[in-house]
Amino acid sequence: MAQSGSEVREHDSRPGSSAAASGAVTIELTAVIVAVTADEPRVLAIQDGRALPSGPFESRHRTLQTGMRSWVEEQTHHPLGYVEQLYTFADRDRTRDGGRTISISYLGLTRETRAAGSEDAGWSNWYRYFPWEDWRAGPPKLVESIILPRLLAWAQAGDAPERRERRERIAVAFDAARGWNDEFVLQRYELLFEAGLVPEAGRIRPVHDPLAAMPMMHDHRRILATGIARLRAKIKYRPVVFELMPESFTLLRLQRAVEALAGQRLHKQNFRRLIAQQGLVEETAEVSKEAGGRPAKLVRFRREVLRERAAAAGTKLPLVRPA
Amino acid sequence: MAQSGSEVREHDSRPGSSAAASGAVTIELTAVIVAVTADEPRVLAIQDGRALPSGPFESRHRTLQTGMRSWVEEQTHHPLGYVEQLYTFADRDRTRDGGRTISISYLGLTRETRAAGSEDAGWSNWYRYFPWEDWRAGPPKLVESIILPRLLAWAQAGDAPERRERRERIAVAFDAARGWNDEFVLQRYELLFEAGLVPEAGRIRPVHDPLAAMPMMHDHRRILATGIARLRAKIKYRPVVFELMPESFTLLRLQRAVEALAGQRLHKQNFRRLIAQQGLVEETAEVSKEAGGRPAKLVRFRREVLRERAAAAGTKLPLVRPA
DNA sequence: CAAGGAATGCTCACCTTGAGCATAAGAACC
DNA sequence: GGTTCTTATGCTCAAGGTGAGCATTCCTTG
Repeated sequence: MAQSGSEVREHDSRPGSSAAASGAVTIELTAVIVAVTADEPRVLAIQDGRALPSGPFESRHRTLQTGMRSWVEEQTHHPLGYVEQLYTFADRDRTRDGGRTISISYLGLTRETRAAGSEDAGWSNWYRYFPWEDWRAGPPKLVESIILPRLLAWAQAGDAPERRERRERIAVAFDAARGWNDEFVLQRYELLFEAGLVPEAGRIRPVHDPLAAMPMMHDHRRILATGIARLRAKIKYRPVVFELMPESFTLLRLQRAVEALAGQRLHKQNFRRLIAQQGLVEETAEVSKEAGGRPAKLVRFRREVLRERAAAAGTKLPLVRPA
Repeated sequence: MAQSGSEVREHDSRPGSSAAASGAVTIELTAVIVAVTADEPRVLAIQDGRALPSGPFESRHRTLQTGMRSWVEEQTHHPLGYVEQLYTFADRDRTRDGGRTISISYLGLTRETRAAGSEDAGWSNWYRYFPWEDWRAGPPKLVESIILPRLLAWAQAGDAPERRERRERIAVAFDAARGWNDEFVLQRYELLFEAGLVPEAGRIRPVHDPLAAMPMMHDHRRILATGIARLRAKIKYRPVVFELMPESFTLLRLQRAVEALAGQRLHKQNFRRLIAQQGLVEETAEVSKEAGGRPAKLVRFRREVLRERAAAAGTKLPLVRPA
């Protein structure tokens, strides 16, 4: 049957949801807007952090992307830069006027500005929503002490083959012994959802959330998980972090930004070597002395690489050379 | 402004299209179904190859994916296996009942069966639609003799900065000297579209197509290009080719299948080494003698790798080891 | 039996990566 | 003014991965 790679489970099949009503379809545009501030990954949210900026796709919108941009700017007064489409899904839990809602989600990268955020729009650390995703200070105790026991208990229910399958999924997603894969954000959230460990699943009340994580309305936390996963994958092969950095910065700041997104610590010297050999940055004349210690050179992103590397890109396939 | 990475240009902004009417939105599900037969990449199409299987998302469909599956099976009588979502876009050229059409596209991988294709459904070599994408027998003459001259002529129009930008895009997409990137399928098609070199752009009639390539209805060729690009990218880091192979096969068949998709020749010994060291296949007891020459061992895909490699995956980031 | 057409084995140079050791340069502390 | 702390930077080295070929082995066909 449906196997969506090992990447993304079918987004619109959810256990325990009511049958969809027939009727018109509403298109909803939802945005995951990311910034990195003070070495922390931040996401733009509204309603006290309980929802992502979103709104219906309307006839006044020229394109999907402009529609999404206009909603974000309307709701948060924050300008956007880099944007890419994330995923589209039908949420069976959400119906509107007797019809269905289809969500088209976008990922946007920007820099946090203090300016004019409307009253209920604000930035929050994305690890508030996904505390188990932050491994920068080592394995979160949460995983070992709460998540794994609860998930394994959940896996017990059901018949033998189902148990085996659940245990396998749990191990892949959460077992540190098998290696933590920073990109499996969505799979982890889905497991917790299926196991009823997040309030969104409707089986526990927010105040009793055993994970002490912040939930979101509708399926917004799932969308956010998708965005984080995409971004974590992308920083590995595209120079997108720079969209999140100020004009000039030190290599340590850059490293901290990547670490914030990846949720993992990086090897300093090797990180620098990587940046250097790819020619991603160039020095400015200045140095930074904000942190105690030897002053660091301030560098800036070499925008030319966007062109240079356009064609390059590693192939991974053993091609034959034209000679 | 909008920079969708260097990956995908904003799909729904097209020059020369009429303003969208206001009204209801129609959701269209479109499928790019791929198989490899006789070492050629094939795509499932209807209407004599002029359209991809597609149909509206209706209330009877439980999910987007099941809706897409049901349309494909209805229109082609072909069962599907692996499926993943491709991209969603609003085609401003297509309006319906005064409303707008949003296309949600899917990529599916399967094996070609002779069985019960309905009359107008059939498989065709995807290089009929994109002859310039097949570099297996070396650089297609088409590129050097027709595409580049025409594109460069098109680039001449416009002011200096625009000319520079167009030339840059042309070089990245088509200039063999800068290295052919097999994944830029969409960028190449978009360039040809913007330059008015494909019938879909509405500036030439199919019979005068200078590229002698087969066009498709609506924006289906664009969707197909997106699918090819995605698949070419994916075979490099996920064992998805096996979805296209029969139960058992020889390593050469496997290589030919990858070559068919990538549109490039591979180095035989190194390809085998790659497959071997990743433990992707296991031997069967039999050998194949179809081709003259030393009989090749028949191998089969080791499904276990889907689990084993789930967590693995190269990181690309210089992590620090937990020690 | 010779020639042709794969299938396989193996080599080798070069690059990339993972892990550290060693220094250099300021700031803060005494 | 020296000592200690904190970063920033340079460099090394081993292990593993990649690009290109050369050399053999096996069957089929003429």
